[in-house]
Amino acid sequence: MPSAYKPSDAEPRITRAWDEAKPFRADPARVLRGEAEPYCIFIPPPNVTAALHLGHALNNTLQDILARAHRMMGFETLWMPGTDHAGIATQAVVEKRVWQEEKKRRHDFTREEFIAKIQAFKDEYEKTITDQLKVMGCSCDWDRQRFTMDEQCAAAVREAFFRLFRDGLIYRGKRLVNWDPELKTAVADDETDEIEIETAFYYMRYPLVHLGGTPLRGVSAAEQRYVRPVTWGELARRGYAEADQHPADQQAWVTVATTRPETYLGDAAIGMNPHDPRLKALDGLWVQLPLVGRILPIVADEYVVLPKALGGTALQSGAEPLDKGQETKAEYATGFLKVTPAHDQNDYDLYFRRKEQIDRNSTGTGLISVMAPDASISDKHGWTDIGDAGVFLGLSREDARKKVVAEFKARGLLEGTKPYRQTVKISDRSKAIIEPYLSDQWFVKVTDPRMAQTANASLVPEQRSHPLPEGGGRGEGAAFDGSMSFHPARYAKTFEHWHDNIRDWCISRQLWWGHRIPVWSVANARADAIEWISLSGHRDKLAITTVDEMTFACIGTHDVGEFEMLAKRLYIFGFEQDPDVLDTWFSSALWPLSTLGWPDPAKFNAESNKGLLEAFNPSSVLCTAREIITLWVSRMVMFNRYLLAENSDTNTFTPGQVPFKNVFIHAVIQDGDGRKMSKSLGNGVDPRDIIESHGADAMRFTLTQMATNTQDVRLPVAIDPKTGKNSSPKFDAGRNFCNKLWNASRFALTILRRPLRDSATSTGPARSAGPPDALIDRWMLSRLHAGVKDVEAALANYEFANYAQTLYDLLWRDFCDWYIEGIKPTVDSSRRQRAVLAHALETIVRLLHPVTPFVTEAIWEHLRHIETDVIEGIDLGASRKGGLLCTAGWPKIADSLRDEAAEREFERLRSLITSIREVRSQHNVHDRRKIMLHAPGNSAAVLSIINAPNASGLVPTLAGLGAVTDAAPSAGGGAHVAFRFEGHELYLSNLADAVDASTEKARLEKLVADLRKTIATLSGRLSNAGYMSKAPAKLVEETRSQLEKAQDELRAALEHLERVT
RNA sequence: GGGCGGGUAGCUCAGUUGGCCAGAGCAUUCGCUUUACACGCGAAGGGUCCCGGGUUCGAGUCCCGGCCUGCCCA
Repeated sequence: MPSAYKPSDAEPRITRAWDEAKPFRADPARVLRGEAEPYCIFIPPPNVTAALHLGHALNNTLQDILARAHRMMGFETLWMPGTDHAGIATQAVVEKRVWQEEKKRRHDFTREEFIAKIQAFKDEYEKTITDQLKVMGCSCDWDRQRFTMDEQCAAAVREAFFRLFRDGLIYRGKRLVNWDPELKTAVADDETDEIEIETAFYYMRYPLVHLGGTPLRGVSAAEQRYVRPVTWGELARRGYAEADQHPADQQAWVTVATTRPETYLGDAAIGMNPHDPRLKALDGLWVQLPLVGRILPIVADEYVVLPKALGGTALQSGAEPLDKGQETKAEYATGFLKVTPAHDQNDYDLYFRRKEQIDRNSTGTGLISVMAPDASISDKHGWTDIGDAGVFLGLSREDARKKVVAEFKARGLLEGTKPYRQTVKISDRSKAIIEPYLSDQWFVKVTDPRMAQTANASLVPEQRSHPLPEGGGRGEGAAFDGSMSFHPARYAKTFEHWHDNIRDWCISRQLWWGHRIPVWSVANARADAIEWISLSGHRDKLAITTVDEMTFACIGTHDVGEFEMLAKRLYIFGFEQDPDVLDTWFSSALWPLSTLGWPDPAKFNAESNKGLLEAFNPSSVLCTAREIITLWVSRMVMFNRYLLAENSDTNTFTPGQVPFKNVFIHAVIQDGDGRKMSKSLGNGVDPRDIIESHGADAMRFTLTQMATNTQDVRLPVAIDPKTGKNSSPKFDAGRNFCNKLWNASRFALTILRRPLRDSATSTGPARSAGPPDALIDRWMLSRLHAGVKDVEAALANYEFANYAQTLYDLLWRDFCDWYIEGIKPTVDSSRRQRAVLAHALETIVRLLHPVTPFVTEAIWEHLRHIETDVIEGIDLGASRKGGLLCTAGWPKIADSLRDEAAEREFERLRSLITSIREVRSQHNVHDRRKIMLHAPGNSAAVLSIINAPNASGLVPTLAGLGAVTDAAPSAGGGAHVAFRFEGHELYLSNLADAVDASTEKARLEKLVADLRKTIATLSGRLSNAGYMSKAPAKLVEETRSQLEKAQDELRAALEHLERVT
């Protein structure tokens, strides 16, 4: 074995061994036959958009630790791997790539051609990702790897969609969505970013008019014979404050302030705050949109912010105090708000609050969409009363804005502009400014109690912050069926809060890359079509719904042939398939089901899927990051429980199983300055670079050490001078640790292979070593016992940093620093001690395997051939597959090995050794110089622990003593130093040819100062009446003895000081 | 605006129900080619536990207020 561990030698070889022996293949039959408990983890499928980064490395390391530990513990373990098609992200990346390479856009290709390009990209990255997981050592069941768009997952998507559609939980609706005009698709909130831009408020005048009578719906303004201007003079008579500042015969106006002048074409009303003093004077008056001619009502709504000039905050009576955003708005506001429901979310909300009034009084519906999907002005998407505004048609939003401003200016209707810094949403894929856009979308009714409430009911009772609402269609006992826990528990609140405030989920995306929505529609469907669809034979394969004149049919078979046959038939009846695809999270939400073969395990990969769902759902734990709780965890819970429900009917609904019993949320890795790692910042770290420079195990160990229960961890990023790539000095810790393990093993192995010094006991077959007699052996076994227990507790609580820390201390501090160093003189002549050494090493290697699988596997290649006597109480099961450590048993250690007396005794010796080492160091005693310990007079008692038969040699070995004696050091000469140990006066001599008096004086002076400080603290505590009367007696007693000890040591130190001076 | 975190040594972080003189790794300083490991061994220095109140015999830990900082949701 080489003297330094070389990951690049071991890792490829071991990966190959794992690939060949398939030790990670899970067998559901063993679970179903009751031979093993199941343990199952679904990988959060990485997006095929890009290679994995360090966050993935952390996520998958932790999953692998759980999987490997449980596999060793005897659980039938399935870690299901796979990747996600990541609809918009992947399509956007490929669109960008195609543009760069070919200068072509998506629409320059057919849908099929372009999908093929994305497919090729996906194949490339799926392979990259799989390779990355493998070099990291992930023990996934690779033969079962899935992709969210493969045949098996697609079947699950169609089935789920169909059931939800049939049950009325999927519906179509016109909604304002975040629209990306460049990619021409709706995007979810989480697919947008916010940026600040320099823009302006435009002050636009809208003329006021009278109407002779109530205007008729649908009658355009041009035809309104009753429209008459309102003059300032008239307004003045009505008591309008500023009216007399204008010529009395001039037409009056109201001035709106807006950052989006171009949307004025879609205005449906003018909003005013109900407390605005001008409101009364305007009662019964209307506003006429310039050029368009549309007549708008004036409506009162609390949402409208009063301008600062009118008192702003003060006048917002009854309402809540203005927030910062409103304060700003109040500075820019005029008190008149242009209400554009089809192009602004707030206006949309206001419209639905005042719909009655606005629709009754205006010339049609208030939802006037004046843009095409590319955000150019258009009269094809809900705008009919063009009037004289045809000049704007076809202009982009930017050009339309300039043109609108120019037209207003030309008519004297532009009062002015004010620069303004505005926060806008942009699409994080195309960077285009998001347009709130009215469009037809499909929604999942997650607000249904069978969805959101069921999700909250899944939480274990102690993690619920409030009782579940009464009723709500849940079956008997549903409120108490909670079986899912978050770790750390606080994240249950995020989960709960999300479902309390959930809104219906828009699932359609105007993309090509994804699961095509399995709905066909036609306007005014033929009667024979409806009849055909309604045939009883089709009831479980076709669902139908009609909204207004549109009929929608959903195909629900997962038999591809049958699916195509039904689609063809619908086509003949004039139906066309919806061009949209589903939101990526729709298929992700089915991941725990689709990967296990639901709904029809026999349909695809029948052999592999057999029994999978029964054996492994619900899974054991889901490991993910916190931003995924709402996006993914929630949806998996809702879908799993809905789709596995025995009865999905509202009144008798009994939820099915949760997808996982535990959700572990781990920290997010940031750079040294607390920033997210990202490509654009250039602070990202590629796991492959770390594996290359430090080894996979080093990376894993370091990441495990970092996995504390906080929400973020920082990793200082530095350029590796050798490779020029991003790295971090933090990984040195892991590399050093692996090297330490390697060398400790190498050394132990050489010892274990050496012939025993005592030939009488060196031969013969392995037998029980019997209980160890040496103190250090008893101590080591006791430490092992504690180590196993601590690691098991850390695993059970998902405290990964504790796992790493426990092993670090056990291996480095206990095993290397003390045990190996301590047994060096005796191990070659003790068959029994050899057995302890071998068992200790192997226990540590096994405990470490889940964290550092490669180096431990490499060590075990040697270690498993070592034969020693058996240590009673340590059970190390044999390898179950391929002679590999990864299937060997988890160490079982009997409580009988816990030995508090040995730990106490060892602690005393250790403290003596440390004291001697301190003196040595302070006096610059050369490391190899043997010194002499004197324990004269009544301190001779110390000799008994040093020379105790079961501890002999320990102190001399570890403290570098040449001799121990009960004789006092020879008087005079000064070549000796005194120190205190457990109240005894001990001396060290032969430190040097002459002890330096000034060094000794400095040492003693510092000691005196420290002791005086301690005495002050302790006696202060004892003179505190409250402490004496209220603190536990045991504690008081302890303090007292500490004080005595300190005083005793102080006396001695002062005496020594006297002598030295 | 609502919710959830974090602020402890130069840096990255532990610190379980309040109770030894607040710990670890890295970095720094000193000594050491000692029977595996210099990716090592031995030792040392280094802290206003963010600030201000309160509860308590006793607070890094509990309560109240504030400051800074991060994330999620709206």
